[in-house]
Amino acid sequence: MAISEAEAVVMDVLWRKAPRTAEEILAEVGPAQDWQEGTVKSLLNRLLRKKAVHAERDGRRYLYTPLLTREQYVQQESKGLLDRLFGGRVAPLVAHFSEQRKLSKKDVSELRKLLQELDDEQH
Amino acid sequence: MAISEAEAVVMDVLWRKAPRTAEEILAEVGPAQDWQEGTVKSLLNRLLRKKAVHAERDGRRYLYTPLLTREQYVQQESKGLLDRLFGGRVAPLVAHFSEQRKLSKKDVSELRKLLQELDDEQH
DNA sequence: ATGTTATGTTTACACGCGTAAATGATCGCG
DNA sequence: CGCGATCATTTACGCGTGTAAACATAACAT
Repeated sequence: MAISEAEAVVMDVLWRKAPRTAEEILAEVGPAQDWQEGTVKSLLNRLLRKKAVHAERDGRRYLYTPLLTREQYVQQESKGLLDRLFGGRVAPLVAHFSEQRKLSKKDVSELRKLLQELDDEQH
Repeated sequence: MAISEAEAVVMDVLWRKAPRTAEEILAEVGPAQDWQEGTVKSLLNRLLRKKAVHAERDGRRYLYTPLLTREQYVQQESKGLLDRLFGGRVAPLVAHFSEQRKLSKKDVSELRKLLQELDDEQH
């Protein structure tokens, strides 16, 4: 089952640093998200059920660690979008952003470098 | 309110050709999706409520036309993903697919061409 | 004018999500 | 040992979604 958006926010905290307690997660995410403690606990439990995080008892509390990696998550999400909207091909996606003037100078130079590197690898 | 995935399937049919009747939509989408007539009708009604399509009476039936354009939809969806996962920047997204070996030869050559064109425009 | 057919509209229902209150378990202190 | 504090688990609730059955309505044929 898929990770929801709110759940992903919690994962994000764990991806930055793990393991963490529920309290730490709340501290990091509460202000921005304006969530109560119960909300974070629920999200953690759903993530446990989905096997996206692991909980290890540490005295009276639990330490949460991500099982699903950020790579895996990003992979799923972006492949889904790519397939649904761009026939699974990357170039049309970039073209889309290009038309939308969403390519910064930095993007362009990085893309250039990336293509260069692919060239080099290509022996 | 956002267009859901099932709703987007209906939109897709209309983007390919419009206006269309509910029956035509069902004919096009039913086999692949294995949907009943009622399902398509419901989706159309929700799209109406969301002002994503317009319905015009034509005798005993309605002709449905998209109001939301494919461009707009693609725009929303892909910007969302870009912001959530790649800090709103395109290059990291492409880098991601590159690492994942998801760049076909065709992608690479098209990207090269794209960058070339951007260069040319650049006066 | 009426029944049958073709359409559209309403209602339904289970499930996931966002959010949180209520409840339960556990630890430390007195 | 019993109480309060601290966590975690369970339960709840409204909302959107996916799916569809039930119901209403309008058009056509007889």
